[in-house]
Amino acid sequence: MAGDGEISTGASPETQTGTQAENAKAPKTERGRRTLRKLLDAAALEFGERGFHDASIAGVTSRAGLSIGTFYVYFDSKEAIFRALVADMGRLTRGWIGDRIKGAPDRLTAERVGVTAYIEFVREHKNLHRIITEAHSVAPDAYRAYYETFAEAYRRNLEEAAARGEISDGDHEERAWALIGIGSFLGWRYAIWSDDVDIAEIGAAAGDLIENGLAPRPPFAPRKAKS
Amino acid sequence: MAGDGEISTGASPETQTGTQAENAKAPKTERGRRTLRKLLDAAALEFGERGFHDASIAGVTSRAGLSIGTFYVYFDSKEAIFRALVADMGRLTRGWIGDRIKGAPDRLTAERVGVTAYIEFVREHKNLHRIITEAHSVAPDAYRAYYETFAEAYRRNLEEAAARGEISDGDHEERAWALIGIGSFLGWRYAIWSDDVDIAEIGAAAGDLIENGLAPRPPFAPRKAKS
DNA sequence: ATGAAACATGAGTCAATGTTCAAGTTCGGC
DNA sequence: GCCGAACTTGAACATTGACTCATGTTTCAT
Repeated sequence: MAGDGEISTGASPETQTGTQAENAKAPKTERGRRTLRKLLDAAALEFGERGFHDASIAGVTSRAGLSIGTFYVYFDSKEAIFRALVADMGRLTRGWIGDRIKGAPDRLTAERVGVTAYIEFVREHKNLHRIITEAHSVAPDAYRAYYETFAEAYRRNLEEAAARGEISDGDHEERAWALIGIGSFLGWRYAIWSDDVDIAEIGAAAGDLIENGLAPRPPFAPRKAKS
Repeated sequence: MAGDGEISTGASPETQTGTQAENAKAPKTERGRRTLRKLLDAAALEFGERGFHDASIAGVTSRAGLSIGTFYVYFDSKEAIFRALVADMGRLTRGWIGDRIKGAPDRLTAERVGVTAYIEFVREHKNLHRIITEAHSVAPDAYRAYYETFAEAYRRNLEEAAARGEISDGDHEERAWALIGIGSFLGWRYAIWSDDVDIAEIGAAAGDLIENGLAPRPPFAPRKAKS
């Protein structure tokens, strides 16, 4: 799980509150921008704690210290803010992981660091992972966009790494999805359902699986080609 | 993705409609059992097509050719039937995959076959995969139970395989979750979002990743220990 | 045959909440 | 300091759909 590096997904400078296009009603003043941010932050809490279905607009606005009416100045519907939230969180996730793997000397290291960073991220943003997962059924297109952005960057990175000989050849798109799947499920298991297992251990085990697979290790042959 | 073999999960002979405990109101006559099955089948369609939120009890009962009142003879709530459905589908999935990997000579083969079988399964039961995923937020405990049953069997199989020297040593529980994650995400990507990629290809690529990881292949050294 | 338990019915109840709107308040450029 | 645009308000509306219940029908053990 380490899709990035310098992902910017073809998008222009992302504002603090997100790209204009995703919510029809962009604020025009500083005050408006602050309000929008308050709504998104409140929504992250509300949706994260209660889930899309049980969450209410009233819950969001009261957390934000605003009135219900204000909500509809910024978003067309409950679903709209949910979508915006997913996109907002995509930026957050990419930023976090990108930062941590920036210094990795090669892809295999990046993968090790990446899984660890991802679990760590989920532990510190449990709600985020919950929300993204829920987007699966609430806003499938937003969910897809979230992971496709990820997968695409991942694929590119794998391809480049393969070209440099750091990893073996293969179908990199598929590998990207498989690796994302690993991260996502380990996130649930070891960050949300229980978070007492040592992160480094998880990272090491996952990193090893990603690097070497399950095949028995020839006790004699060296594991790497060059070095 | 190939958790089973002869999974029976410590449970006693499972009836066609499921273990008694999971829905408080077990039918006592043959007629009742048929009705219950009709409801579950109808619910699979309704929830699968419309999602938990948009699905309605009326939708379920009308698909089943029954009245709303009947529904509440068998289930206490919308959520209750959803849970029952998840459990019901767990049995189905385990059966399917177990059947396909039964003949595998060793674990690595089982893994290859397993991923392929899983994608195939999802392609033929798209609704099922959707429902399970939605259970993530609608009935987290049922969701967990579903995957924990899976992971537990998986872990056991991996451990036994390691003891036989078919795979390398390592943390098998974690590996189990990682492998499940691979299957789940590949299922979404290559069975639901698009299902035109050749299954054998996916299975081969995933199998290779699972077997050998990403590490570059020494062009000289043999890949397997014994043979 | 028969009665009681199991099963089936579906119009009506009811609470929840997403959304609207007409009226007020604040802000920022001139 | 002024004025229009931007923003805020929250009571009221409208819809929706889960769930109840009093009544009717079928089944089956005796």
